[in-house]
Amino acid sequence: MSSVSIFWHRRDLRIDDNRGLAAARQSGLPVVGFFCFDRNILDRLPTLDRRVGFIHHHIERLTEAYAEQGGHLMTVHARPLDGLKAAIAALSARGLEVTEIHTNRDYAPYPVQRDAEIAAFAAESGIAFHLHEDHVILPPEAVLKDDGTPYTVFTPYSRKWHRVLESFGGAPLETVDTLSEGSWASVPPEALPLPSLESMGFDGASGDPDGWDAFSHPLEDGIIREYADQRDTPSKRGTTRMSLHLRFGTRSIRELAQRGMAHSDKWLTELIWREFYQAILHHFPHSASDAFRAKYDRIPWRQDEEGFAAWCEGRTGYPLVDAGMRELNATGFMHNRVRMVVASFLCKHLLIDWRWGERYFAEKLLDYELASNVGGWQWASGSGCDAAPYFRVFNPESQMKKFDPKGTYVKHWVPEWGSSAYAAPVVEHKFARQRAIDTYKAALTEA
DNA sequence: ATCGACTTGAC
DNA sequence: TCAAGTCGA
Repeated sequence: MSSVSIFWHRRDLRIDDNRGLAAARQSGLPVVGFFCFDRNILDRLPTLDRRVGFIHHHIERLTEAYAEQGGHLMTVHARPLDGLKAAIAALSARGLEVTEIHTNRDYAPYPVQRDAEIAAFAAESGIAFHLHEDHVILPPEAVLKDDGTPYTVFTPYSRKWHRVLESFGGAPLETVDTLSEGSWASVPPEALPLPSLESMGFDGASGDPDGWDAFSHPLEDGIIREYADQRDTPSKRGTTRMSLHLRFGTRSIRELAQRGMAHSDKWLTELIWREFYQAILHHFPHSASDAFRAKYDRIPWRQDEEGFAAWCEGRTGYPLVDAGMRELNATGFMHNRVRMVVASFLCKHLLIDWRWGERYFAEKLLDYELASNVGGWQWASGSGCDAAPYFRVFNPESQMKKFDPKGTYVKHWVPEWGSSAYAAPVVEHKFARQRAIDTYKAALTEA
């Protein structure tokens, strides 16, 4: 038996500038790649699921990339621990003993729990299990207040983020050359080959690249430079649409952060928001399901199934809200300006629990990320850290006047807007605004 | 401990 | 102008 090292891809579906993969190769053992379609997650999904299709598409490309380099990526469809054991057994059958497992760290609750289980298994099997930082520039415990506790307000967090980066001499921004050192284990391609979508119970159409067209344009420097000016215009491709790539690691955060530094402070700040929310969720895991500010869980949310259905289906009678929801339903994407508008509408105008909205976004958004999604929803509902104050109720009409004055975006998604076929408003703005403020105020000032 | 500061507004 | 409240140094 000769020793090999497994590198396990999870949400880092690329070879280039992959810190964990580089570390695995630098550790001296030959490396074999591994990916697990996690049944803990997949078993609950519908048969047509574009996120699974996106992952599958990129695993296919990753498999090819490994093969081109003379390596191999093993892929399983299993629960993670079972899948890992299967990989170890498959290698053992070929005379290869796994003595190290490397992977990139994920900071969210389920991945942390999963990795704890893997770490325990590795420890009892005499396998070294190494977690690397790859997914953010600065991990949650790197940016803390001077007293060692986490930030809950963005601006001071962001200032500290820059100072910490400086203190490392900018090293966390440096890309790594994954292939310069090390070697691949000699594993034949028939060892745990990529299963088809169908064999995993998914509709093959899930893997159609047209399904994630909203995220497929190239990232030119011009888009980053114009980001600050263009980002609030939903009818344009004024945002970079990197969210899906950051979610699954098909682009490296270091490449993007460097380009942010070079071309747009405003955009870089958005990348720092992403790290802020990852840190918040990591330090306050309860915030995934409870209001970050506990008082806000006293708000008597309306159990309005009908209003919720109208919101989901884009027939609230508020054109910008309906356009956003229809864009979401049709493409798995929604422009961020519009995300704020629809979220505010659900929580304030309809007084529906932000968790309902969070869950719906989780179901529909291709770029769904727990930390950012919960952070965004708690911001909109007022319950989060650094959130919009409760008395700030977005006016969907004014938002449209400001950000889609010609109705270009609205007309695209709501063609019947302006005709008699268009829905009447589910609730009147002035009434809903006052109801929200009164309800919030009463709940928050209760003894 | 005091005090300035606090993502994305609306009326 | 208005609208609380609390975070962080």
